[in-house]
Amino acid sequence: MIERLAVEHADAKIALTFASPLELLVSVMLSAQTTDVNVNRVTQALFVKYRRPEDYLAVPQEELERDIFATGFFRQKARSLRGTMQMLIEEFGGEVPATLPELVRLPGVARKTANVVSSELGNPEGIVVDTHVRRLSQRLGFTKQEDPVKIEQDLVRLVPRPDWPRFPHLMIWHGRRVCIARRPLCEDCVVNDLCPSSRV
DNA sequence: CTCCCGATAT
DNA sequence: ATATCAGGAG
Repeated sequence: MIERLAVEHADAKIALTFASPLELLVSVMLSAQTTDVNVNRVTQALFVKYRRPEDYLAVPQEELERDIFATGFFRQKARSLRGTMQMLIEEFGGEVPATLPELVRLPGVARKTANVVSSELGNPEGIVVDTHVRRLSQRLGFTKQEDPVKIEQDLVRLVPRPDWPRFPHLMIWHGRRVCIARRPLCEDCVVNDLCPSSRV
């Protein structure tokens, strides 16, 4: 199952554009409920203006809100970014921590974002469960749960640990291209013979 | 559970 | 018009 999807989506990887752990963290925080294309469009200019944690605190919050406006939820995200930068400076020496327990303490960072960041920083402690991983895991019969934490518990039992980092990427790419939320293209799916939800 | 919220596809 | 997009906080 995983190998078939790996062949189908050989280029599956994170689609956010970033050049440092800090840019990675910001990109993932901004990506909540919006597309990575939309995030990349905003961060292209954002990362020229905001290079260090201090830069996010040096401007009025309204200015940061305007700079991230197009990603939606801009007030909450601006507040979370400022709180996170404050904590990075005060408790983490201005660096982005790489472990789940540390990342989850940052405002605006819960388990999903923490899993993405720690995984990309080479320290995968769990499996990323986002909207695509959740939908495909349910359709493919990997889980019957609704809660992302319970879904992750089912997945860590099913997915071999070496596959933890790439598994979400495969689910996400397959979810975007084939197993689309509104209209799944079951006739074009390479695992439709194994899928309980297949319409083919 | 509700609220936060813009961009895009259908 | 409405569903969906690499969610999180109160």
